[in-house]
Amino acid sequence: MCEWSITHMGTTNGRRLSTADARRGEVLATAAKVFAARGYYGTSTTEVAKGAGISQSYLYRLFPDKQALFVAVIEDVSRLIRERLGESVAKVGSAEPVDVLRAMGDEYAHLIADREDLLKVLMHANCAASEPEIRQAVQGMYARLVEYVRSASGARDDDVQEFFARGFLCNVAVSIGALEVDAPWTRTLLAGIRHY
Amino acid sequence: MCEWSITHMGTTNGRRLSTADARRGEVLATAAKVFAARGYYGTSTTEVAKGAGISQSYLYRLFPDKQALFVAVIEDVSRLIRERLGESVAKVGSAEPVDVLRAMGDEYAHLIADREDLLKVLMHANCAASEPEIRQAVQGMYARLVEYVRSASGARDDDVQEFFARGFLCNVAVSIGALEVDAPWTRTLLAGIRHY
DNA sequence: AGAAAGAGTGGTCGATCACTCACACCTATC
DNA sequence: GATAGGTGTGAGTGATCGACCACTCTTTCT
Repeated sequence: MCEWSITHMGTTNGRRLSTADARRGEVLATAAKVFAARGYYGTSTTEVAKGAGISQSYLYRLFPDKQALFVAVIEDVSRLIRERLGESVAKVGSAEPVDVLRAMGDEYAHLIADREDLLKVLMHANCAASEPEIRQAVQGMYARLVEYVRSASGARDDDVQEFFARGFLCNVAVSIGALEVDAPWTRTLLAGIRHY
Repeated sequence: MCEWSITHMGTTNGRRLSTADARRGEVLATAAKVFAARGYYGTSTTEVAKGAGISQSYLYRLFPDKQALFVAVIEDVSRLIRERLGESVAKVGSAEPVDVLRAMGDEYAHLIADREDLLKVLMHANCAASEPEIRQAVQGMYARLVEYVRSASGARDDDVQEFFARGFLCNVAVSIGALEVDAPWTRTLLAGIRHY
């Protein structure tokens, strides 16, 4: 896989060049925010390029096509979520599975509070899974995520399952804007759910 | 609202005319299947028209625009799901909330087994909620659905919440094709989940 | 200094998009 | 049997889509 790390940055003239790998990293970060709004099908490559501050034609030099770009965004988001969950596990005092899961859930709640785009990308990724390559990326992402949660927490199957069910509930609630609605049905769906 | 009921059907010549209301009903039924594949953004009005066996221009006589068509599909799917849940409630023997919820869950599992398109439309509707009119339709749909489940079962808030969390888990699992994958992560996510 | 390689863009391609309009056909009513 | 209104379509509209190509400019290598 690629590194996306900044290895070099020229700066002699007013124009500023960066390596393609570094550019890819920047593009992925902004592409997640752009794709978050209207997803794989509803977002044009021109919008992504504009969001990243590069030309649309250069986007096609960094990524072979739109689908590969979206898959790279999925994997970037997936990696970022696993990193954040990992940090919360490192901080939690108890090694009790239920406590670890609670810490992870709390960290996820914080994460989606200031990075709403991440969970929206996940939602759109689920929907774009009718495209074979994207489905494969999405399945791989959930495979890694489930295995990570299971091994990091040591929790039983049904606790891990409930963890994800709760997560999906949060994802749906946020993406349909339920947090901004105060009504009986939102109070029911969000009862006891941490959100910041 | 409209009736979508067949009120008249001319048949004198080889060509067969129907009323616009009846046509709308047929179109909605097939449109759900077409939208299920690639959602609101990824599905063209030409595809919907072709699926319904009418011209694309006539689709625009039946519905003012693409967004109104998609909203109508959402409401049609929503109504259909509530009807099916209602039938299962009528059949269940016990009036115990937990038993009613279990019957509803079982009925939903059967429903999505032979109408996969329904839950995929729901998934896509969640994602298309960045469009204000669609978000309003989606929120209204969940409002009715939650209130219906609550009143029909008489269950407590957290049981209703778990019912929907489980439902969302099923929706995600089906739409990413997890049922076709036999692996530890799918066994964990689907443990104890009824699917036919 | 000069060549090779990489970063980055403007312009454009054919295809497809949502949407419109003029018009043909059918059928009920007077 | 004319007429009015609903059913339905073919042929388009301008705009935008993903993708490609020729090209410039910068940096590095020799």
